Amino acid sequence: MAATSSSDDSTRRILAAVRAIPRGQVAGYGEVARLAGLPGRARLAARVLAANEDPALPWHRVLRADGRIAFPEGSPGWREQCRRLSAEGVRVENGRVRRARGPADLDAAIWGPDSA
DNA sequence: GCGCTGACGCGAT
DNA sequence: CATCGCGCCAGCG
Repeated sequence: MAATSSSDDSTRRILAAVRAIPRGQVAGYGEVARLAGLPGRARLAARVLAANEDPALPWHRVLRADGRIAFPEGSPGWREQCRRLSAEGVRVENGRVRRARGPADLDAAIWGPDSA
């Protein structure tokens, strides 16, 4: 039988987690890794996205924990992601994702503009 | 076999 | 709010 490589399996789960992100919403690399069952593997999630070739994958919904785009500002990827996010209704300012509402939502959901 | 780098995260300053 | 440093894992020279 095919020896299932853990690496491939992890990659698969991470991709699934990214695809699970609803349109108009965003998640962090660590968050995605966590949902994939791989807590602490944020870097792995980033690597998976970097190697990903699926055009249907909403990779642009994945940001850093700070809410900033992971790509260097001005980079093609940075620009693409910024553009896609704004196209989905996500407020992006200066490479920084602007979630709606004030600090009240902070405890309810770190990521989620209107989970209420 | 070893060391560096990287689409990261978080605490501390 | 910005910056620095350390930790973690995986691919590459």
